[in-house]
Amino acid sequence: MAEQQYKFFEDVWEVVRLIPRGRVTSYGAIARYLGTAKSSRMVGYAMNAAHALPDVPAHRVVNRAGVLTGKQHFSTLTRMQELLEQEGVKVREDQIIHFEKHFWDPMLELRL
DNA sequence: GTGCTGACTGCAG
DNA sequence: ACTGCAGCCAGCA
Repeated sequence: MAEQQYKFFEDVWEVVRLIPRGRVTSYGAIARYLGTAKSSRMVGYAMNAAHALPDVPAHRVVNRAGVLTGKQHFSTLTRMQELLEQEGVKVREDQIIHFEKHFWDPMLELRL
């Protein structure tokens, strides 16, 4: 069914929506949670598509190093950083300070 | 229909 | 410790 083919994207968006304010996660963590650990790139791709949706905080999703690799896809290059700092997440040189401290793993938070 | 690209990651050298 | 490469899969030329 065509609907199930897009389920992956929908699941990604759903997980991203569940990210608490002031927390961040990685593409790989989401991919792993969905059972497609090796398709982390698709998560990023899903984010690109999610850009049109209102309730998907794509700025809370970064790569595993805590770098704002997707900032170029926002309206402005500083938009992503602004949104994060607005939530109390400090960013320096396109990288999240104390990334591990702000890290939110859906595997741990949702799976239990 | 074929091939390249990409908001990534993990392993090998 | 740093750098390079292969794997994954959807979208576009």
